[in-house]
Amino acid sequence: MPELPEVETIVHGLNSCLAGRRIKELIFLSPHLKNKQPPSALRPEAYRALKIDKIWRRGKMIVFSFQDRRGLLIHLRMTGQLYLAEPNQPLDRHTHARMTFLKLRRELRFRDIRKFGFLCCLEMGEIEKRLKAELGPEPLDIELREFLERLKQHGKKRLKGWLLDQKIIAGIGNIYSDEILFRAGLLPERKAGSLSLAEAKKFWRAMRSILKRAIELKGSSISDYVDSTGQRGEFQKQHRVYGRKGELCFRCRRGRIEKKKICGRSSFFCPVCQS
DNA sequence: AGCCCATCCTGTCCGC
DNA sequence: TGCGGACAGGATGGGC
Repeated sequence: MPELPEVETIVHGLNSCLAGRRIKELIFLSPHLKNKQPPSALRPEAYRALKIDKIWRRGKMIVFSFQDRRGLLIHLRMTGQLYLAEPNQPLDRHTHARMTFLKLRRELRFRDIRKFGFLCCLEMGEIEKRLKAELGPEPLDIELREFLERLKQHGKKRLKGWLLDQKIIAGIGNIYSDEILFRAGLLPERKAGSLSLAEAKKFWRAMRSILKRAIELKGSSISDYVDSTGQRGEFQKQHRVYGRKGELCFRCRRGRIEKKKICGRSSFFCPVCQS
């Protein structure tokens, strides 16, 4: 479900409400979360009375860091949600964990319809190790120079797959990859190594401006995405290609947006003004 | 090396 | 209205 801008929004909301708070209890509600814990995982009971230092994000991963170097590593994948609820709000069969706090009425819930996501109880050292091994640089931190290097290094990949590869750059998913490529005027099937310097610079700038704008607008609410406080994002109103199959291109006003499966994901692009 | 495909799940939507 | 199939914001692993 969520990509970098949505995860950023969720994390920001959670951090402002929960940083510095002490946990009362962390409770797993369904067996599937327990089954997803790696062998090195801590038990949920180990989090009782721990204080949350902060909640932050790396790529699409969400990290809770606690005192005593304990942590939680969370990935929402397609349908995961992390939100604050009133205790009397009903729990459905898709709610897999809840966390309660001292001196706070509301509780945190982890809900995930398709069960692709995970919430793992790990030592911080373990979490840092995994983030390092699994994720490339942040798209809003990477400098042009390194961006160019990575384009060359993975030059045989198509731009779509290049953007979606979390080891190359972390945090971009299907919606933002299409919106970035549209803004850059590049076709998703172009090879990463085929860009001129001017094209690559435009691509880098497009990535930054799309993600910054999406964060400002608190992400894209398509179907039912809401942030930790139940607020919808607004960036879906600025989508130029995603979900617009057959519609007229907003930029050239001649092409019709095409939809095609590329690198395993449906991709939207304008065949006239992307090349 | 990198693409395609199936897979992990459940819900929704579309065409008949 | 019911039913079957396609599809969904993610990621991985096998086969080619």
